[in-house]
Amino acid sequence: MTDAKDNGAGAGAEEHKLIAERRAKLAALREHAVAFPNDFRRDALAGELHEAFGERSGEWLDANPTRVTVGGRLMVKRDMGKASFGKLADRTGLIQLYLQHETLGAAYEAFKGWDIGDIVGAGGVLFRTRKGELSVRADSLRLLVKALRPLPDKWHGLADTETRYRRRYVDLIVNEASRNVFRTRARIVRYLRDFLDALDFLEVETPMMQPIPGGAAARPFRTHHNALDLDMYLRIAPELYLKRLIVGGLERVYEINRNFRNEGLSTQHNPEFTMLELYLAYADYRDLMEWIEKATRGLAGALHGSQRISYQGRAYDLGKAFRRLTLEQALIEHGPGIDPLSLRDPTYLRKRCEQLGIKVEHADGAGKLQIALFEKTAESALLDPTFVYAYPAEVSPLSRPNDADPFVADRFEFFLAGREIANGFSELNDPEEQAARFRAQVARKDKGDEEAMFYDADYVRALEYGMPPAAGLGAGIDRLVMFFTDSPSIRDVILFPHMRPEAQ
RNA sequence: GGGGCGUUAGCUCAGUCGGUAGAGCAUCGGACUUUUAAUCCGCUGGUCGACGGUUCGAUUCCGUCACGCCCCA
Repeated sequence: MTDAKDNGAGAGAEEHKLIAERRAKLAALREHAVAFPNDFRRDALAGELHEAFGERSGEWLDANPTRVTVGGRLMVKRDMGKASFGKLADRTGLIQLYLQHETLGAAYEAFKGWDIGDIVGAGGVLFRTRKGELSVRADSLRLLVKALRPLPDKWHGLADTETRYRRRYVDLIVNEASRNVFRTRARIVRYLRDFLDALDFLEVETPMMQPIPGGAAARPFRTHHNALDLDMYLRIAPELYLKRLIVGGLERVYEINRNFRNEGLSTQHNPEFTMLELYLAYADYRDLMEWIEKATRGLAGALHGSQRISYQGRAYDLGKAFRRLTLEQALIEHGPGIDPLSLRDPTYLRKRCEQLGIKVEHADGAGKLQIALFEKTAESALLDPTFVYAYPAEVSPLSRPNDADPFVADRFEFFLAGREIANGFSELNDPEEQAARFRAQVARKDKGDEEAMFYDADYVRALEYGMPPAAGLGAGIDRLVMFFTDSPSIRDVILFPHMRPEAQ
């Protein structure tokens, strides 16, 4: 963004004409009034008025005079000489004002100089216009805030994605669709909290700053605590803390909060993102799959009143049973020509990865190679809701190994619209096995794997006190919101997505 | 990190096979007392993302950079 595009008052820069005009109006206002008053109060909201009086006829409104005081941002302004229409936007919607010189006098003449974007308060009686719109016939009028910057085009709104993300406040002012995305986001989070609270889960908060980042394979952000002179990390997952709480006997806990991963940005990745993590004792990964299926359907019903959802032009029916298949089945299904009998042969898998142009490390075992293949060939094809289970134990250092087949862990991931939405597993609660797995992770880290885990001695110590058999789940809230709001990019569902700073 | 695309008025967008640019809305001035993207008349408004190169001349062609979007890693 250049100064020209910024249309603003850079230090010493010539101010844009549109802003200069408005600033002059503000200066004039300051000379005879408090320019930014805060003694105005509303007694009605636009949405409430339409709700309460939307069905009333003009005759009824005239026979039952209802006086209201409304306030909001002026979004529409139509002057016709001695009368004007304006529309105020508050958090519930728009309400029209009818303003006449005859009733308002000098205040009306002042109004003609106000601008779209200004914040206005008005009082008057409800009536219905000739064309039938519920309106307030204003008998009092105040300018509450003079807006110095003009709003985008009233018809086309603000379309430029960069500006929408960088100046979310403008996006929210002019784009109702954007406001609705964030309302839906709040409803989704509320639904999940209610769902879990009803199951006697306890909502908790665990450290976002951690001396040992754990619970996931990812590169962390570093920071420093001055008083303790301690290097710390922004958490990549709350998992190890939440499981300490399972050790502590809380038995059912969840946390909805931010994780931070020092990785690239994309339509599906923001460096900080919101996860729901939950853990419950005396349950296994299959219970979690049930939970996800139920919660996903419940969300669809609560948000859309239907199990049929359209996402980016494709129809999804969440009412049908979610598909379940093993990771190896998925590899076979989406890997034409793959040899089903060699799926655990590292040499074979490595060759196949190389054929597909997947970069692999010499240290990678069959499990890691399977995952690489899966992500390349299968993941994006898993459109309808699908559970892929029996993940390789090699890539699941916190999961319980399967009793019958120790090559795999009792772990699954949930896919929807070709994206990983959730990851869950039966928890590894054998402290000696966990210690060994941490040691293996440290060995990988020493060989340069920046995503390998640290050894967390206190977590092992916690397990040594005994953690009940348990299952745990992490679900990406942002991606869930993308799906239910038909948003193509994660940036559309995060109020302030991270971007490079604007150029000077 | 690689590839593709984009960046023109406050906003949404045209356009220039190289001769310093237009529209709609907004702004500004005028008319208009029930509008619905109000209407009508008139006028403003641009370092065509930045820097460099080629050229008599670059917003246009070439290169570098910045920011964004998409795809890939």
